[in-house]
Amino acid sequence: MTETEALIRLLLADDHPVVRAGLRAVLETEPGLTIVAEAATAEAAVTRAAEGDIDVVLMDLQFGKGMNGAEATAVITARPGAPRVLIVTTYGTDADVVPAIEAGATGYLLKDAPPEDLAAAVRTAAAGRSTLAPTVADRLMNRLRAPRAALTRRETEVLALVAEGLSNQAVGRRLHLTEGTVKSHLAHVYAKLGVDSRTAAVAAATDLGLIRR
Amino acid sequence: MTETEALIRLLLADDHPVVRAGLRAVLETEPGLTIVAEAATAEAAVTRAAEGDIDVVLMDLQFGKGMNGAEATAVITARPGAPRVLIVTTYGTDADVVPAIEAGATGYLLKDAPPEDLAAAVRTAAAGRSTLAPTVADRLMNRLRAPRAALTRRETEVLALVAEGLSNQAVGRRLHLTEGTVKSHLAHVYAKLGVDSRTAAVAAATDLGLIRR
DNA sequence: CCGCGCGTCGATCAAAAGTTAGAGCCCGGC
DNA sequence: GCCGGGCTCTAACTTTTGATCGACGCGCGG
Repeated sequence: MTETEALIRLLLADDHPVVRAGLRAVLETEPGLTIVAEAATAEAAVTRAAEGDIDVVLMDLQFGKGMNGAEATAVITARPGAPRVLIVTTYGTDADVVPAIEAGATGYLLKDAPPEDLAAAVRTAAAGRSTLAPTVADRLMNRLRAPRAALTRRETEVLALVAEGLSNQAVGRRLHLTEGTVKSHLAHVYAKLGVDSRTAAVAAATDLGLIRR
Repeated sequence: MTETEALIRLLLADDHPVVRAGLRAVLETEPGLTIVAEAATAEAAVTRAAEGDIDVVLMDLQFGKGMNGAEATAVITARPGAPRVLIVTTYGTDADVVPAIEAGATGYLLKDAPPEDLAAAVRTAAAGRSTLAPTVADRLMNRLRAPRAALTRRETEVLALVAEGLSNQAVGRRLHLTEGTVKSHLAHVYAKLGVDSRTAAVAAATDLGLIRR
């Protein structure tokens, strides 16, 4: 009772009941941690986190419906005195990690982390320091070494349609562009990605997380 | 004590500690169910399931390393007096469901299922009857209605390389074929998938789970 | 034994994609 | 107010891809 160390109060945000139960089982036996609430949607997590009695939010990135975890993280961390947000998700792909961290997440763990790592990460997050799963850290390092071949909005739009199998002409119709313009955008994409065909561009962009699926 | 209903003995096979803890938390409070073992790898699940004291195996499909859940299911269900295998996984894509069922799984649930559905599915599986998550069932129905455009081994090989962005010539070199033969295979693929370009074929085949990533 | 699916190869022709080299417009930052 | 980046468009040219043939050997099952 004379401890200066306060209890770390947690909010679990995940749409899977099983995962929430698992996190609860793993974390509530830890000394110094207490789970004060659960949320099954990102929206619920946002409103609950605003009540001010939470120190760390464990946030999934994928929710079945509505807002995603990164968006929720951005909203939560925007207000003063906000809790720390620790991302706990299944996959650590390039495309997921960066937006989450930009949104203000304090750490990023994969769900296959052993329980002790999880608890340690929660304590680290509560103290305001960062934790990154090793595989995620690797990915980030690679990202920094080989700086993102940023595509412009238009280039991404064009490439996304190409990835669905549309021809240049079809892409042009869809975006109200001439076939020539589509070719022009694609030529820039090829140069940026270091490839020389649409299919190779789709493969490269998918690997880099620049487009989905 | 005069109950004729026996206890249903469970084995949890999942490489995520959190998920195992969650399943345990959800299921061990259920009357008539008891969890006798956990396995963090598919191999471990196979050996543990062979010991004969298990009624139902809850099996994940993706394991970080080694054998996957479908292969493990095939091995487990191959022996006489084998336990039932209930697939409990995150995603229910076309590509996952069919192999798992062919491997002898009794049911297929998604991890976002509510706890009561999970327990019900375990009891159903123990009784030897099947359970399919609604979204999974939908997929299977679609599959049956639009019968799989099965690609031959060679066609799949060619298409996989095309998906990585290789040209026909490059594919030919890689597989020791002439460019003409590659074109011939691709022409067949296009006909089967109902498309008319390599990029569209890659998109369609990815959707159907005929090729990876 | 014969047919059929598969895998292989070839050739031609037409269409799509990719290359190159421009040029004009709009907007935001210096 | 000028400059540059992003976006749009044009045009001619080359390469790749796809369509459509036809052909051969091989293995497997009726």
